[in-house]
Amino acid sequence: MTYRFPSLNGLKAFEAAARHLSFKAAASELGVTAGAISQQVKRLEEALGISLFRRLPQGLLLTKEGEAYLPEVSKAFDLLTDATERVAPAMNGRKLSIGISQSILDKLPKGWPRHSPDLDPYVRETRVSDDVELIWTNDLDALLLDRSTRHNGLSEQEVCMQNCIEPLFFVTRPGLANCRQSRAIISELEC
Amino acid sequence: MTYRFPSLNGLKAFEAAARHLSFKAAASELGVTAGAISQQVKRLEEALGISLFRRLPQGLLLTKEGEAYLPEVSKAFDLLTDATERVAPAMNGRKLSIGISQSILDKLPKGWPRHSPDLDPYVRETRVSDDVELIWTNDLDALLLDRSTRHNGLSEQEVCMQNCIEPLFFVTRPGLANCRQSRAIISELEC
DNA sequence: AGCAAGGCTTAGATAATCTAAGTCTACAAA
DNA sequence: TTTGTAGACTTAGATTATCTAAGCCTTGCT
Repeated sequence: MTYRFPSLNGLKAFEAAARHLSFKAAASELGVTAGAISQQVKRLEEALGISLFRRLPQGLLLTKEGEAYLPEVSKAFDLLTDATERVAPAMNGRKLSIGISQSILDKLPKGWPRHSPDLDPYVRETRVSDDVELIWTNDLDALLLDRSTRHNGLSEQEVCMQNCIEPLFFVTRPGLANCRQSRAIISELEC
Repeated sequence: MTYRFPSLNGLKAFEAAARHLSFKAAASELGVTAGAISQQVKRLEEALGISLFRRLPQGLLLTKEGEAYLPEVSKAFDLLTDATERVAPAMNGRKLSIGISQSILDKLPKGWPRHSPDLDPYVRETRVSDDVELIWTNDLDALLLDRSTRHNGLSEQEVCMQNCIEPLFFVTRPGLANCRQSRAIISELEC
């Protein structure tokens, strides 16, 4: 198995440019400048050792090789896109489901998190629970616990609320520990 | 079409780690350290908003989502690998085919480039030609001409040989202008 | 107990990538 | 013919992303 793999950015740039037959249009689609596309495509051609485009003064044309490459690259990206959407429907834009242990319910402002409009975009639902297993099954995104879970592979952040002596523990999967949603929730708790 | 796309490196790291169920083994396969794999996977999980692995003290396990994701990601990589090998059989390791215009044949050391063992790894064949079209069709990788081709979308580098007043022009597709092979040939010419 | 394996985190270095600004050619309208 | 526009290109420098290196923790073996 070889891992001298062309870069994703290069392939993305090629795919978009080939569809539009224009670096400028590809750039706008991908939200970068045309110079970036030009460089990416050039690097890709360099890595492959062949030309993918003919640069005519009138615009772009695919070479025979580019023509052959495009449909397969597109197909691979479609596959990845579909698989990604299936496994992570809303990518990073989604709201979290949070479990709260019974014992700390009354430490939180009543109605939390509904009382704070800041958290609306980040919290889908809350539920009374302290079962870390629900995190591993992706049924919950985070837990608010009153004691440390220690050493089980989850991320755990200590949260000190303003009017409370004992800290809370914000527990998530490692990957979610530092996402926008988690940061918003923690900073709201710390008021 | 969405372009909030997980990074290729992240997906590569996930795919290798999921196959081996080990960050260390994946790292060795990809030629990086385990820390890099760990970070890549974490970033990917962050981007997707889900866990792909369960990190048990005994080692890695795939979550349900990781299990579902793996085969599709693998398939996409296989597609890209196959397509890439088809369109660029030897990736960047191949030797160049060089066209030399009749008029400068006698300016070169006799037997060029065979006289120089340095160029062996970089030159497959030479042929007498000055037809830039052969470059666009990928039949030739480069041309050595005695005059500038000006403004046709190809890259052109002026080469000044030691014992020669008039310069040569090393003409390639844009993507090949700065590759290892081209650099070796040009620096050999400039002696 | 002591050690190795294999996770994890972090800072800092390195490398990849992007932007911005300027060049050039072709084409079309005045 | 001249002028304006569009879209390619290059380059330097800034910004990001990524990697390494070093140290920590837990498990399981000897």
